Amino acid sequence: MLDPKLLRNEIDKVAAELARRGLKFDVDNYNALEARRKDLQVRTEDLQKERNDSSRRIGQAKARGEDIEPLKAAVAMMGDVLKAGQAELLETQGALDAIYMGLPNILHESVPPGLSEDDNLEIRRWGEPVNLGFEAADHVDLGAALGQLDLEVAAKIAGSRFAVMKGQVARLHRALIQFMLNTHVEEHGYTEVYVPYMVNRDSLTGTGQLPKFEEDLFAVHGEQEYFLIPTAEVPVTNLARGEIQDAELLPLRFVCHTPCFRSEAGSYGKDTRGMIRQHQFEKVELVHLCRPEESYAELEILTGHAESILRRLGLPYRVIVLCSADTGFGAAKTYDIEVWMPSQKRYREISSCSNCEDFQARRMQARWRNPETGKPELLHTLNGSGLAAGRALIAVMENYQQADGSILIPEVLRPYMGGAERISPN
RNA sequence: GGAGAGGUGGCUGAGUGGUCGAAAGCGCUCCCCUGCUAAGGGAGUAAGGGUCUUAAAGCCCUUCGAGGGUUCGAAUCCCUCCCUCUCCGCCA
Repeated sequence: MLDPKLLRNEIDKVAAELARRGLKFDVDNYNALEARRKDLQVRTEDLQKERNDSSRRIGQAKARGEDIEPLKAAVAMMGDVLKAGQAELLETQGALDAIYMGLPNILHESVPPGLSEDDNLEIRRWGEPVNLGFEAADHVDLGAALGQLDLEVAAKIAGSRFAVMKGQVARLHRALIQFMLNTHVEEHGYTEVYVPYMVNRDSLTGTGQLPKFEEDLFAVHGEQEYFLIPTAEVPVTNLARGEIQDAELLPLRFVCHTPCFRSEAGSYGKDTRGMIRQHQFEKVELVHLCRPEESYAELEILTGHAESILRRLGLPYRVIVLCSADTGFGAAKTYDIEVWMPSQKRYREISSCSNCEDFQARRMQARWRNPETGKPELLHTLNGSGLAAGRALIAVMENYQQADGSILIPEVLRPYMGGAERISPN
């Protein structure tokens, strides 16, 4: 959520910022609503004061043993007027809130302008795409030949966009997750957390998935309403919802492995083959909570931590900065890390690292106490994949495939694979 | 699943339908006194929002788990929901 004060005071500036995202903001409509809000709120609060004063006088009169009936009669009619005003204010405030909740974050000045993902800018590359010496198979064929990846049986059990892994491939997937968690905890100093995989509406509103993107989520309908998490960013960032952090504890850095569930509504026909885009996938997520002045330094650090996983795995990648059109709803700036996929002969997203500044923090009132002012102030929140495990798995399979259809296991994963060096057909 | 007890400020914990945003204690901040492995005294110390302002201060509204209701007036009474704890049952 953007700061309502910013909209009130500098609406034209905000509209110009939103235009960078290709959004046309109806300034006149907003100004009219806001004028109405102000008028109603001032009048309603005046009435409330009047009522409070009268009630207090009634109490005092009663204490003195006076007849309070005439006083009561005088205030009686006020109730209805007040109630009507409150209802009107609530309605107007609701309309304004709908606007506030629907507006994306303001982009950082360094975000390049653009109209589509084609305008994203490459920042750096690491590693050289390996020359296999033969035509690269994709992970679907590799997995099928190994007899350890079965998408058909997954479709039978659940439907499309699910996978069943077996044997060494299943273990490699698990090894990747363990490797990532251990690296972030032991070498990058993260605090590991375990969190619920189903969350309530408030949490999803806090991180920005709701109310606007409900169709992307899987809802669980029982006595209580739950949603399956689309990313660990939701439960982990919401750890701070409604809390005030001690300044000396910042920055907070959490790492968390969870499954992620996404409906992928609107991506019909996109990445239908294989494990690139699944309804259910595993991810190791990094979340930073920090002081506002350090959040862009934290974004570089977080992105670096995600990159280091790919380096250790020996997987070629590049880092891009998303352009104005491609930057997500809650983010002020996002780096995507893309890993080389030999079968597609191009880089594919494997991590997305964002600084949301105070956008999520304002929605969820996630704050820290600034020792200089003594007051609670909004935190900045960041999140990034470190990394998506399913995509990391297929990147390893494809980049480490051998002419005989076996897959070499990257050195750093071997301790997690019982010392095995290679995955061969069953 | 059954029975019961609770949810109050950073923490502990009082609270009678009427100056209660709320006693007291702890913690924290500042000041004073004193002087050495301490102690004593005083003051201050919740959050959100609005209004005015360059800003601050001030003034006002709201908030005692959440949402409704009764009332001139609700932390206090009523309803619904959520959560925590204890006992029983079941269970990974």
